[in-house]
Amino acid sequence: MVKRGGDIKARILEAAGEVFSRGGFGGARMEAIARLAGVNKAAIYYHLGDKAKLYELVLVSRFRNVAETLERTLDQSPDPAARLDSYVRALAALFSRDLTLPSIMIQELAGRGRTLPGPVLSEMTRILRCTARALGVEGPAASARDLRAVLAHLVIVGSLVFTCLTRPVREKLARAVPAAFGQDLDIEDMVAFLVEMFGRPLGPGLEEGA
Amino acid sequence: MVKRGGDIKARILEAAGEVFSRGGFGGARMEAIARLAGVNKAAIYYHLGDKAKLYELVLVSRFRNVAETLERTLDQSPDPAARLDSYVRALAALFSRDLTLPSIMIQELAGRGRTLPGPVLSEMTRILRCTARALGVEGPAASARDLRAVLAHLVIVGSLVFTCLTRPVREKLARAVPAAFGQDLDIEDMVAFLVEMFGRPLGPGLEEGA
Amino acid sequence: MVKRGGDIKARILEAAGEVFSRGGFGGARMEAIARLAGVNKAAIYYHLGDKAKLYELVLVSRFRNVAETLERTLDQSPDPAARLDSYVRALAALFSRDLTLPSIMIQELAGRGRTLPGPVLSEMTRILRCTARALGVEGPAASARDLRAVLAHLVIVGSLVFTCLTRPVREKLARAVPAAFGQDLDIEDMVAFLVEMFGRPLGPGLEEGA
Amino acid sequence: MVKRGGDIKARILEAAGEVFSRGGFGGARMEAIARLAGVNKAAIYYHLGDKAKLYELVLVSRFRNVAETLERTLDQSPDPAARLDSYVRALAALFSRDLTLPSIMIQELAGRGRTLPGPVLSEMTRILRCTARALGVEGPAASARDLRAVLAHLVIVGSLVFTCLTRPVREKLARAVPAAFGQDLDIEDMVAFLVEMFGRPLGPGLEEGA
DNA sequence: GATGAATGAGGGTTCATTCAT
DNA sequence: TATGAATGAACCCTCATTCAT
Repeated sequence: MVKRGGDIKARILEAAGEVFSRGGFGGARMEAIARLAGVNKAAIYYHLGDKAKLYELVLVSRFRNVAETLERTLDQSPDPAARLDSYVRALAALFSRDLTLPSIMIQELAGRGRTLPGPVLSEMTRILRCTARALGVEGPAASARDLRAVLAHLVIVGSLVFTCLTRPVREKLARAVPAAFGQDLDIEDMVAFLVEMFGRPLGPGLEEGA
Repeated sequence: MVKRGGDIKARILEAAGEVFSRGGFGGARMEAIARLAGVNKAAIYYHLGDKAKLYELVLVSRFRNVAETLERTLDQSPDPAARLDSYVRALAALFSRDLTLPSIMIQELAGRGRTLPGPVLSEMTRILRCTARALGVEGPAASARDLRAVLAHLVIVGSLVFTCLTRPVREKLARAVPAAFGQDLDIEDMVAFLVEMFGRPLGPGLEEGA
Repeated sequence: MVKRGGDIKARILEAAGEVFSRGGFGGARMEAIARLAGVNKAAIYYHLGDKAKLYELVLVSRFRNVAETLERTLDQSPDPAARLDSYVRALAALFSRDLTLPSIMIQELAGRGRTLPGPVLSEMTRILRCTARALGVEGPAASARDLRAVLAHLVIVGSLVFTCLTRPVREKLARAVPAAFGQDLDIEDMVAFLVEMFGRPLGPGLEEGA
Repeated sequence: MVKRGGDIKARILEAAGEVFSRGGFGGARMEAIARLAGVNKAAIYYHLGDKAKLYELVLVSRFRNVAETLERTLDQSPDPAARLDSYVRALAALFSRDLTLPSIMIQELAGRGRTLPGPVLSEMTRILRCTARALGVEGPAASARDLRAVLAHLVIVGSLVFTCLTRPVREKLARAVPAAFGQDLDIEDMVAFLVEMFGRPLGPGLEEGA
C-alpha cells in the first residue's frame, strides 16, 4: 500500500529480499511481497516473473552487489597490508547495513545449495576470488596457501554472519535470561577482533608462503 | 517407507529434523515427514501433535542434545587448558555427524528468532554457558572477559557451522567452476585451525583478564 | 452436492465427462466437476489427479468403452452380411445414449489432436480396426479396399455424430425460425438411411475388390 | 508479430478465428489472439470489443462467408442435376481451404448450441436453405422429402467435416501405429465418394418424391 | 493404535479487462 | 490511435488437519 517512489522492479526486489530473508523460499508468501512493495500481486508476475524467478533475481542481485562492492574495495586498496582490513570492514558494513543479505546466504547454505540457480554460483565465485585477493593468495597459488585462505574466508564470513544474525537472538536471550551475556556485542567488536587475529599471524604466514 | 526399528516417536522426530533442516518450517511438508518416517500422516498428529508442536519438539531435542553433549564433554575435561580443545572438537563432531543440526540452527537465526519457542531458549542458554566454561569465563565474570568470550564463541561456532554447511556448495562450485578452490577442505582442518588460533593467544589473554 | 451411490472415482469421471464435453478442456472448471460429482474439489486430486490427468482418464475410458462395445458386437455377429448393420446400430446406440461421447470426440478433432494423450490413440486404433471388420476389410487388405473402408468409416461416424450433436441446434433453429425443417429427425432415421446406403452398393463393391 | 497488410479489424478477426478454432471459447487467450494478429491486447477491445463479442463476430463472419459462397455457387448452377455436385465441391473447398471453419462449427455443436448468439442462427438457417436448394427440396416441401434432404445434408456435411478434421489425427495415428490405415485419404476422395453415392440413388429418389 | 479419505483454507498463477499516457 | 502497466477475479492446485473406521 505504501507507494514509495523509485523503480517498481527495484521496489519489488527489495520487498522480496526482505520476505525471502525470513522463512526462506518456502516460507515466503507472494502476497506478503506484494503488500510490502505496495503493488498488486499480479504486477510481480508482469514485471519480474514467478516465485522461483523472483528468488533467483533476489539472490543474484544481492550476491552481485557484494561481489562488486568487494572488488571495488580491493581495487581501491593498493596496499596489500591494508587489504585484509578493508575487506573485512567492507563485508561487515554490507552485512550490518542489510540483514537480509547474510540471512538469505545462510538459508541457502541450510538448504545445501540444492536449489541454487546457476547465475548465483558465478557471483559466489567472484566473492571467493575477492577473499583470495584480500588474503594475498592470487594466481597459480600453492594449495597449502589455498587451504589457509579458504579457512580464513570461512572464519571471517562465518563470524561476521553469526555476529549479525545472532544479535536478535542474543537480545531475546538477554531479556529472557537475566544472567545471559553477549547481548551488547557490536559488529565493530568482531571486526576489530578478526583484524587483530588475522592481521598478525595470518598475513606474514601467507606472505612467506607458509 | 523405511521401517527401521525403534520408537515411532523417535522415528518421526528424526524424519522431521531432516525435513525441517531443508526449507525450514515453511518449506517442510507433513507428507514428506510422514513418508520419511515410514508412518501415516495422521500418526504424526496422534503421537506428537501439529506442525508447530513438531517443530518445537525437534528444536528442543536437537539443542538439548548439543547442550548435554557439551556439558558431558566439559565435565570430563578437568584440565582447563584442554577444555577449549575438547569443546571445539565436540562441537565439530556434533555438526559433522548430523548436518541437520547446524542447518536448523542457522535457519532459526535467519528468522531472527522471531518464532523461537520458549523451551528452545533455555537450551540455547545452556549451550552459551558451556562456551563460557570452555573459555574459562564463569561465575560473575568481568565484562571485558565476557566480550572476548562471546567473540570467541561466535567465531568458533560460526566457523564450524560455515565449514559444515558450505561443503555442499563448495563442491558444487568446484564442479561448476574448474578454477575454484576450497572444495577439499575438511572440518578437521578447521578444528586444527581454530585450536591453533585460540590455543595460544586467547587462553592466556583470557586468564590474565586482558 | 448430490450424493449418489456408486464408486467415487466413477462418479468423478462421469461428472468430468459431462463438464469436459461442453467447453472442452479449456472451458471446464474443476469446481464444476466437483459440484456435479458431489465431492470436494480436493477429492478429485486425491483420487484421480490434476486436470490434465483427469481429461486423459475421461478420454481413455470413453474410447475404451466404445472399442469394447464394438468388439463385443462384432464378435456376436458371425454373419458377415449382418455385421455392418450391427456395427452402425451399436455406434448409434452409444452416441445417442450419452451425448458426451461424440461431443468429446469432436472437440479433440477440433483441436487437431494436438494434445491427444498416447493411451487415447491406442483406443482409437482399436475402433478403427472394428470398422475394418464391420466392412469386411481385414488382414492384409488391398489399399483400394482400405480407401473405401476409411471413406465409409468417416461417412458413418461423421453422419451419426452430426445427427446426435446437431439435434439441440436443430431444435433451437426450429424455435427461432418457423420455416426451418429437420428438427424432428431421429437417429433411427439416420441408421436406416446409412444401412440402406451401405447395405447394397458398398457390400458387393467391397467383396469384389472394386 | 506478423504485420501483414490489411485492415486491423480483419487481421484481428482472422487471428481470433484461428485461436478460437483450437480450444474453443474457453481455451482461447486474448493474449494469443493479440500476438497472432500483431496488435496490442488493448487494441482488440478498442476495435472490436470483449471476448464474447469477438467470438460472436468470428462465428457470424465465418458462417456468413459459407452461406454467401454457397448461395453464389447455387446461383451459378442453373442445371438442377449439377447442383448437388457443385454444392458438395464448394463445401469441400471451404472446409479444406480453412480448417478453422469446420473446427469452430464442430465446437459449437459440442457445446449443444448453448451459447449460440442470435445472429449466428440466422446464418446457419441460410446454409440449411442452401442445402435444400442443392437437393431440390424447395418451397412448401413434402415432409418425406424433407427428411431425406436433412439426412443427406447431415451425411454430406458430417462426412466432409470429419474428413478434414480427422486428417491430423489420422496422420498421428499412422505415425504411432505402423499398421494403421487411412492416413493418405484426401478430401477429394470423399467428394468423389459422396457424389457417387448421392448422384444416382438420391437424385432420382428425391425427384420422384419417393 | 493406525489409516484411507475428506476438506476448508489458502497459495501461486493466469487472465480478461481497464486505464493513463 | 495505440500501448505498457495495473488489477480484481478467478482458477488450479496443495496442504495441514480432522474424522470415521
